Amino acid sequence: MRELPTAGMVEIKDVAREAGVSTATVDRVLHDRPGVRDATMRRVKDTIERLGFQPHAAAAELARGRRQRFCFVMPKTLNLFMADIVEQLGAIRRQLAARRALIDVVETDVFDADALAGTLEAVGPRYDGLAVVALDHPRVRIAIDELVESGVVVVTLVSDIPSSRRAHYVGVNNIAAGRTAGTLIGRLLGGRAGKVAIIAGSLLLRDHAERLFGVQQVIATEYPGLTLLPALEGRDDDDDNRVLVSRLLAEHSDLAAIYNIGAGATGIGDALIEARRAQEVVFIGHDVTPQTRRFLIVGVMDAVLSQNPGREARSATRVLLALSRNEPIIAEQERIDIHVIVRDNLP
Amino acid sequence: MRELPTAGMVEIKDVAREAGVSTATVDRVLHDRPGVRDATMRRVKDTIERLGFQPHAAAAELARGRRQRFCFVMPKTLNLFMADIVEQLGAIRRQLAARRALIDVVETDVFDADALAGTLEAVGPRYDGLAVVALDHPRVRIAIDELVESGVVVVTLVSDIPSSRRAHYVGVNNIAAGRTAGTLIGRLLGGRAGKVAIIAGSLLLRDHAERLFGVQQVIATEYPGLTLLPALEGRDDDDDNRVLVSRLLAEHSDLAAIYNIGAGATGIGDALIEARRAQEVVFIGHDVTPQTRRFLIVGVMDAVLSQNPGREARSATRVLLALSRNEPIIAEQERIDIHVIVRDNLP
DNA sequence: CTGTTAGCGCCTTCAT
DNA sequence: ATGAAGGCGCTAACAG
Repeated sequence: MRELPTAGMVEIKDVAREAGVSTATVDRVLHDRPGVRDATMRRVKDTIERLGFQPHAAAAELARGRRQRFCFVMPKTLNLFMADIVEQLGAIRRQLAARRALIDVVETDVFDADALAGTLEAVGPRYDGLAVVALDHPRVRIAIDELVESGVVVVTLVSDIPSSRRAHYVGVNNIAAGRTAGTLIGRLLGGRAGKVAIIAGSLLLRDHAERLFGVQQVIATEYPGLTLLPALEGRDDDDDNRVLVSRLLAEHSDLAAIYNIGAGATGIGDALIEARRAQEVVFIGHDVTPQTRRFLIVGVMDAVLSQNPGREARSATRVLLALSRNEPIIAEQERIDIHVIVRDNLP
Repeated sequence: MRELPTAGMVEIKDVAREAGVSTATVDRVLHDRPGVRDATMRRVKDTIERLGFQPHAAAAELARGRRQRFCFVMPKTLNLFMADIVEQLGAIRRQLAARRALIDVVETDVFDADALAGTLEAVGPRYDGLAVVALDHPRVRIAIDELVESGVVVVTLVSDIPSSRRAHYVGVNNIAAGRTAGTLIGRLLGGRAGKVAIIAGSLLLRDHAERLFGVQQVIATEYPGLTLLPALEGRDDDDDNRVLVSRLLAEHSDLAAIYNIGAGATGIGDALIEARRAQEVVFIGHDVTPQTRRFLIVGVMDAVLSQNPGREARSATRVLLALSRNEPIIAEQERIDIHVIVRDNLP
C-alpha cells in the first residue's frame, strides 16, 4: 500500500514564505505574468516544485470570477440525433450555471453555406466559445477562421472542417465509421455475392461523404464478390428513403445489403418489410433511435453504428470551458468512439 | 436565437434580501439543515425558485474546505486491462489534487476472499470512499456492507456484488457482453454448423460467469446449428490457454468458433495460427491490448468486446467524489457501455 | 429559531 | 520588480 504524503495541503503562502517573496509574486510566477526578475522566478519555481504545490482549483475559480458564454450552432431541422444533443444541453446548462457559464443554442440552415456563415458572423462575436455543426464550405471556413482570429474558441461538432482553424473537433472518425460498416456488411454476408446499396442524406455533408468513402474502400478492396451501387441521396427523409429503397428492391433481385449513412432509417426498414426481404438483406445504419432500436430487436437491422449524443455534448462543453480558460484538455478523455450496436448491447 | 436571462448572477445575499432573512438562513434552507421555521423555509425556497438562484460551486467547495481520501483496491496480479486502469489513476490523481482529494491504490489477491475481505477491513476505515474489484463471496460482501454501514462510500469496479450494499457499480453489463459475443459468433458463422468453445479465466469471477451465461443463452436458443462445448478455465494465462486450445483443435475438427471470456488471448491466437486454422475459426475476445489489436488487424480475431479503462477509472472517481459529498450522480453519464471493436474501429 | 461575522485560498488592484 | 490588502460567494461557529 502506497502512502502518499498529505499532498495538496501546501498553499501559496507556504511557497511565498519558503521562497522569501510575497504571495503576489508567487501568483505572477504561477501564471507566467511579467514583472518578475529571472532569478526570483527560478527560485519560486523551484520551491513550487520542491513543495509539490498544487493550486486549489475552486479558490482560483472563485477569485477569478470570470463568466463565460458559449453558443451551440445547430441544424434548423433537428433529426433525432441532433435533437438528442440539444436535449442533453438542457441538463448541462444547469451544471454550468453552478460554474457561472451559460450556453445558448441557435438553429440555422447548416446546408446553406451563406446562412450558416451569416449566423456565425452575427452571433459569434458575442460569445467566448462556439460549437458548430459545420458544413465544409469555404465561406463557412472563413467565418470560423475570423472568429478564431478575434479570440473566440471554436469547436466543430459531429461534422468537421479540418482545414479551418477550429481548436478541436468533437465527433467520430467518419472514414473509420464507413469502413466499419463495410467490414460488417462483408462479414455478415459471409462470402455471399450480391449488390450493396448506399443511402446518404447529402454528400455535401462531410460526415456523409467520409462514411461513403470508408465503406467504398473496404467493399471494393476486400470483398470482390460484392458490387457497390452508386450512392443515393435521400435527404435523411423517411419518405424519400422509402421510395428509393422500394425502387432498389424492385430493380435488383440480388440486393444483398443496404448501408444507411444518415438518418431516415424508418423509410428504409419499412420498404424492406413491405417487400418481405427484411431478413435476407443486411441492413446497417447509424444512431440508436426508437426506430433503429426496434429494427434491431426484430432483426430488420443487423447493426447500428452510433455515437453517444450526450457524450458529445458534454465533451464539447468541457473543451469549450477548458480552452476558453486557457486550460489544457485531456485528449484521451475527449475522444469520441464509434459504437457498434447489435441487438444484445443496446444501451 | 434564444436569449437567456443573465442567469447565475443571483447570489445568496440577493435571496436573503428578497426573502427578508439572513444569508445564514438561506444557507440552512439550501442544505435542509434544521433550525428553520416551516414558514420561513417555504418563503426562502420560493424566492430561490423565483430568482433562479444557483449556488456557485467553486465558492461552496472553497468554503467547505473538505478533503477526501479514496482508495482503489485492485488485483495483485494486474493483467493489461487492470494495469491500464491503474495507470490512468496516476493522471487522475493530479487533477484531484487541485480539488483537494487524493487516491491511493492497494493491490491484493482478489481471488482469495479472506485476503480481499481482510484488506477491505484493514484499509477501508481510513478512507472516505473505496473502489473495489470485487470477488462475489459472502465474506467480501459482509466486509463491504460493514464499511458502508460505517459511512464509507463503496463502489464496485469491473466485477460487481449486486447483493451487497455498495453504492454503485462501475462496469459493463456482463450478461449483455456475453450475449453480444454469442450473437456475433452466430452471425459471423452465417448459418454454418459446428462447435463453439468457451475459454474463461475463472468462473468464480462474477464477470466471467455472467459472460458465460450470456453467450450460452444466445447460442442455445438462437443458433441450434451450433453446439456449445463445456467452458474451460485457463486462469487468464497464455500458456494454459495455448494448451487448452491446441487440444480443442485436435479433438474437434469441426470447431467453428472460440469465445475468450477473459485475458490470455495470445495463447489462443498462437494455438490457432500454429494449427493453421486461424482464418476459418471465428475468434472473439475481450479488451483491446497490443496483442488483440494485432490479431484483429491480421484477421486472427474477428471482434473484440471492450470497455474503456480510462473511462471506468474516471467514472469511479467521479462517483466517489460526488457521493462522498452528498451530491447526485448523472446515471447516464456514468453508464459504461460495451464496445464492439473490429479491425476498422480500433481506437 | 435567526443573524453576525470571520474565514476558505487565490487573484488583483494599488502602492511602493 | 515586489508587497499589502481587499475581495470572490459560500459556510460554519458563535451569539442572541
